[in-house]
Amino acid sequence: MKRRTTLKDLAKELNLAASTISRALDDHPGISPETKEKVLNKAEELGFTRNSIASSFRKNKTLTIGVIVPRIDIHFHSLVISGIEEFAYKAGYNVTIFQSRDSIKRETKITKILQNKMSEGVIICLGTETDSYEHFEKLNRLKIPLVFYDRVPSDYEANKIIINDYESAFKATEHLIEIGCKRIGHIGGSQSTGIFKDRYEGFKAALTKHGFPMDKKLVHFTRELSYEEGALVAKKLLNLENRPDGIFCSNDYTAVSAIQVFQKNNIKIPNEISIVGFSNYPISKIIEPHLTTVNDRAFEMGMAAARLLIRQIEEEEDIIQSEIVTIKTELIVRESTMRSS
Amino acid sequence: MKRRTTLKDLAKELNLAASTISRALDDHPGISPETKEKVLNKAEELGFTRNSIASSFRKNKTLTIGVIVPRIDIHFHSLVISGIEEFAYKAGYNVTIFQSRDSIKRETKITKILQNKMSEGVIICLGTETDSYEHFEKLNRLKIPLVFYDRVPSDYEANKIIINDYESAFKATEHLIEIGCKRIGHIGGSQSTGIFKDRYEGFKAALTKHGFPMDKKLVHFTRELSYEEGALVAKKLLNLENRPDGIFCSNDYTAVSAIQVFQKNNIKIPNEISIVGFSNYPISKIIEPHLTTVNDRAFEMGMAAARLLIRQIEEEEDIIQSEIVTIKTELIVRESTMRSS
DNA sequence: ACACAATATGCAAACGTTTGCATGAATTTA
DNA sequence: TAAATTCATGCAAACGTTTGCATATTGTGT
Repeated sequence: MKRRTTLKDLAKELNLAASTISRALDDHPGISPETKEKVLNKAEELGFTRNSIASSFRKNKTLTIGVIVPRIDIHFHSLVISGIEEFAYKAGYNVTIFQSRDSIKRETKITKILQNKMSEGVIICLGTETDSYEHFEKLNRLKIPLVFYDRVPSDYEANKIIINDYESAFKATEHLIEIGCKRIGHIGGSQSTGIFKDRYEGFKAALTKHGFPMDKKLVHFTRELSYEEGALVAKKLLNLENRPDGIFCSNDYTAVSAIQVFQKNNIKIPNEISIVGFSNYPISKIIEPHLTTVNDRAFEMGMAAARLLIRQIEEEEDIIQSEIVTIKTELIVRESTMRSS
Repeated sequence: MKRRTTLKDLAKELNLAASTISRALDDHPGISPETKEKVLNKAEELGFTRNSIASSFRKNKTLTIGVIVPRIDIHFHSLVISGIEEFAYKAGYNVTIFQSRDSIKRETKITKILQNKMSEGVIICLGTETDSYEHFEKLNRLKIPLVFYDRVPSDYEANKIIINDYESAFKATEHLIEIGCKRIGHIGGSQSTGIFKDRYEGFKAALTKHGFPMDKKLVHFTRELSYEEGALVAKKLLNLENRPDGIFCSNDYTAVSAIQVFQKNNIKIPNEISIVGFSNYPISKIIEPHLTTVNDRAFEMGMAAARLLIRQIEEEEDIIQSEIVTIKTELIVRESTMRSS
């Protein structure tokens, strides 16, 4: 069992001090070009690579950030992680991921793992069960910067990357009004989750602004905005004596589900009922008719989260107490709201 | 600027040796229950957590595995990663992810990063550009175990987690034959990628076994099996004087695309043309008619990859030179091949 | 009461790298 | 040519934890 070659081995081989080797590899100005050359060659020859754990230990810097998401296989999160990795990679940081699987117990345990100085900062999207933030307080006290995204703690000051759900929903609803919808319904998510509440509020505000009455019969909240729940709600809306002619859905799955239910009942989309979704999932441009939806720019959220976090990690004096970045959304208009007049 | 509390701080507070503290926290049998109690309490009081970098350094164990995927936001990979994380988490390992973005240059640079003793093992899905494996050889020489999944090096001995693409395609095609298809076409992927070649071979073998002639006009290879390419190929098949009555597609995107093209041209699915996809993407159970497809069990692949890797990391004597695990696939029959007779 | 075993704790080195300071050689300046 | 400056390298401590071995204390059997 041979030991890995170390700085000292290299030093011995070259009759130099370990410190010289270290500096040579760092391209330190105080080392002569010839020595650097020699060191580099020998390192190549012996297949030497720095032990980055020893380095991290000595420098007290790991160049690693932690990411906690409910689930990696949800497309939105995989896009965010992709953005985080992209920015982090270019900034020389590694990304360690954890899934809370929406369990506050597991989320708490993960924060414990992350306390151990392993990550220099943490990016989090809260799980559905999470209603207190003590476990993050601990990280705060250890001066480990945190950035929340998407599902952020509402009543807790922190770094956050968000979109304006209220405004996005408002615009989406207004779009339905502009194309001539008169009775507009809503398929919403759990109102205990901030973002879904905001979307509902934005929906309501748009109706109010344009003098539309609020018909409670047209509004349904689901537990988790699943494809199946979407179908159930759509059927209810369909069977109303006075059914809607436009629906704003809080995500794309329920929107797609609704489209299919209506189509099966020979209701023409968009002319009889127009549909708007939320998130710009891949399926939104596959379903026929293509779905009008809000692009929430998940990749960019990830980039922004990593940028903010790394800035805070590297900041010399921490003057900034917290920062909230709002990413622009965009309504992508597709066939599901393109009425032929 | 206060220093983090260390083992030594704790030791001083309690008038114990650092070694005692360390062992107490490890629940070492040689330490009395009372001392353990005291240590635990004090640790809690001072908010002490071990510096895991120092620990990793000393023990020469990082409990971290690296994962290289082409892109995280591809659903298949996000599922695999989810499986990897799930297994690793339960085994006490952390997962650090990297995207090669199908660039061999970036892939190589990532392997350099992973050489530094940071990860104890690496799980990889090769990028499309990758045609040589020297950059992995380096990791091999450093005794860092590797596990490849999905896109694995064909002419290179290594640990691999795969599915039997040949057999899966064979069965999928046979299914089309069994339901009565007489002219069966294929929408395939790049034949320079092993898995897509295998699927094509399996397709051919099924035809041969059942005495069907190979009609080259019914077989089309795409560059990246995209939704858009699927539509192009489907149109070509549609316009043949003698069009197919069944199609085996090497992924679900092209299958869905084909379904839509045929439907727009008033061809009934499954009765006039039956379609089978590959991968069991979420969209396969949303598209109407629901798509018959091969479940490749991506999550389980991830679990298996992590299991194999961690076993190799922890193995005392390394007797096993390499290991190939084949995960079972399953044909999920849905409406797109359920013909009414 | 003695040797001996068992139990609990301490000592000190080690892991590989980095870094402030010291040292010596070579070069420039007065 | 002596002093000052620059340049290149070396020395040694430090980072926080772990671990083999040593030591001290208590308990057991004869």
